[in-house]
Amino acid sequence: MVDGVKEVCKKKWRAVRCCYDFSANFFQKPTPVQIVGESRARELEQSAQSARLALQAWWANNARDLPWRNESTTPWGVLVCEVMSQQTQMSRVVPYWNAWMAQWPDAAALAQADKADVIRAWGRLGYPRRALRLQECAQQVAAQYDDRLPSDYDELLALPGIGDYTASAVLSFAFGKRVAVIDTNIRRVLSRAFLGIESLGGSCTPLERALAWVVLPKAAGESAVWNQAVMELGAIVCTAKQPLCEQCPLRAQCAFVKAGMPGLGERRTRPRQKFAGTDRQVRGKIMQALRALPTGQTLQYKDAQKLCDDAAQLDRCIASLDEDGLIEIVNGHDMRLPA
DNA sequence: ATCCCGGTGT
DNA sequence: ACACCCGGAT
Repeated sequence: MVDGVKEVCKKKWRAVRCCYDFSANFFQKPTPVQIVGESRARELEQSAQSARLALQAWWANNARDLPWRNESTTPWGVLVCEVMSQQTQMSRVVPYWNAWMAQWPDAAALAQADKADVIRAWGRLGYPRRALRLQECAQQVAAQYDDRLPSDYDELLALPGIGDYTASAVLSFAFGKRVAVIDTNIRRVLSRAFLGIESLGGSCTPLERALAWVVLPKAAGESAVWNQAVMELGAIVCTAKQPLCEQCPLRAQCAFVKAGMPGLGERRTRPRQKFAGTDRQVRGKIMQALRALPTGQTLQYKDAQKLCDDAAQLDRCIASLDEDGLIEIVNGHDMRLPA
């Protein structure tokens, strides 16, 4: 089996393992209702129904006015937005998304773009590998799907840079399918509102995933608004440390409030790497210097040395950027953005 | 479990 | 300083 196929199979296996809804019959995994428990599931569905009404009204009045929340946004535009939003605040994404979609309105356009232009347009959004994967994704969509983003979970998941969250978000927001979108915000809100406990972070637990499916509105059209609204509530009101419960449309029924908010803000935060002095910082400096250069011009190694005191670290970072395809090595040790 | 990035809020 | 941000790949 060639590596490419192996990768897709691994991703697919992870996908079905995560989505009990899809795999329950074949793999005999427990359904969300079974995980939550039959009677508990009925209670949650009832509770979710009243929450949905309150949330819809809140959403209508409080949703942020973001450019991709527009009838004319294509599925591809939704995907670009979701990829840019991975680990990046929405407010910072807005100008980048506007410029990006103006320059490359569809997958076919991005597929043909110069790598250097793609990296430059990604600017300071962070995690520049996301930009390369988005272009690889565009190339596959253009070549394999006639420039139309597939509306199938497994096919989306097989594309570069698309994981469970992004695949689900595209299905829900772009195609209106009934899919539970699960990110840190939604996990926090649902866990608080319906279970009365904090979502502790780390990887998504089976219970959290089951909960998201159980409280998801049955009607597909309502499920998309639900996903958006729960996420928005988590971003604006039901924040991690200082939730604005006075403004919350769910405060009357919130299990977390009823329980006295035990362990508010407690979060076994996934051990994130520090930034100062790490390879990440050095890589960022190198990319920043390269983006500032005119197209095709090289960054001299001696100039790169000014960016990092540790010679071994500098070499390591240059090598890793080369491995990632973010830079090209010229004349042995000088650098430039890839063609 | 670890790495990747940069801006913002506290 | 520190956690957080609509995660993904390894």
